[in-house]
Amino acid sequence: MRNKGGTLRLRIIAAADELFYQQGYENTSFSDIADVVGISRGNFYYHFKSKDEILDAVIDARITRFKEMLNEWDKKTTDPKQRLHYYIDMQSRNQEKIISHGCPVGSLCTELAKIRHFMLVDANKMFTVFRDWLTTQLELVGVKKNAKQLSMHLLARGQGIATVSNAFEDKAFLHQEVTQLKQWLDVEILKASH
Amino acid sequence: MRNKGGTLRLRIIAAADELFYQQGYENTSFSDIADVVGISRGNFYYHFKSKDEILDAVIDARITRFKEMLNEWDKKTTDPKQRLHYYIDMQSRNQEKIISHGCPVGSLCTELAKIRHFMLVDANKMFTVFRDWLTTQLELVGVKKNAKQLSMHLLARGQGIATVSNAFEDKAFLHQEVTQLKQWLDVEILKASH
DNA sequence: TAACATTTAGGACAAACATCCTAATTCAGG
DNA sequence: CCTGAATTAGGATGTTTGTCCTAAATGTTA
Repeated sequence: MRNKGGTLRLRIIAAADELFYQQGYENTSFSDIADVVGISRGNFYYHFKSKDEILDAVIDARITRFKEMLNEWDKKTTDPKQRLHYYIDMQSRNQEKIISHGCPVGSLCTELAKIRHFMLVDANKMFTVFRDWLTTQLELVGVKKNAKQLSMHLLARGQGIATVSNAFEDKAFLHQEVTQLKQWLDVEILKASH
Repeated sequence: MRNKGGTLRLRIIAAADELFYQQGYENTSFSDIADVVGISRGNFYYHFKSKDEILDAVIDARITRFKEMLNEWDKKTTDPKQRLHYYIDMQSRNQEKIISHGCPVGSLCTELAKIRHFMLVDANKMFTVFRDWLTTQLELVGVKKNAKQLSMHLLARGQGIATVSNAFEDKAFLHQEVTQLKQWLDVEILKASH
């Protein structure tokens, strides 16, 4: 096998990942990706049989990346409450990207739902990764009964913040909501753990 | 002027409005709209100089429709708290559409932001219509200081519910969140009005 | 009815698109 | 070095797109 043989596929996925986030899936052409990677357009069909196949690879890559990220977070602190705060703060840390392109998970799901793409069911697994991790942290922090429900709620709160911040390109609103959400969660944790 | 002359423009806008919501703006072609209206593709450019112009007309039409809708709500009851509940319940009333196509306001803004369309600043005026109305109702119900901030928060809560319900196609989650949001708002109103 | 303006249909157009095909290039193993 | 497989480049193809053009059809006015 050739030297770059194994990595070219990964480079295509990385470029597609970023372009799908920045420009949307439908709005990104093979030419766009090829230009970024620096290969010819036709060469694509040796590595991916269709555009759907690249989307599939991008979704898988994101899921893997998110799982790795959450593992890193787990190493940063053993305190589940701090972990939950770190999750919510993610929006502040990525403020520029959120303002410009929205949430990479939510905006892709929104687009796939709109064009009735069959891979929406795969895309929303990106949400599930975070939901399951949030559920675990909430249980660790003492939320017994409604941990799963509360984690879904937290996903929605994050999506709301991202969508509105993105629509208004309003950084101040983003930070305000992030702060408010952390305070609300602290109270909720207190209530739920008696 | 011909009989249908005045209404054809409106019929085109109505068809585009619905298709943009169901399939997205970029994913809707002139042919799609022409097929629904029942006119020839080329005939478009007599009524609209470009696709951007149709988008502009659709956004204006939606803003007008939303304002009319809010006026109807104002007539339904004079109780601002009931009006706020009626706003939140809108998601339940439109459950099928939300599950299938998301929020017509949020999903369009998300798409326009993604393709860096210059009319995003016009599209988010749809949000502003609701925000201003919410601010008025909140002030009427006794929220003095943070009425505008709270109305922005309500927009975001709605967007979060729509985005996640749409991504998971989860009707139960939608209703659960709607109920929870109304309860939370009642408490918030109590707190804010001393 | 005649002359004029408005409205419509239908095709022409170039650009962009996903996909396919083929020939050239590069590699590993003998 | 030779050979066959893996990899790549670049063009061909057919479709769809937004936009434009022109002539026909329809309405209005005199």
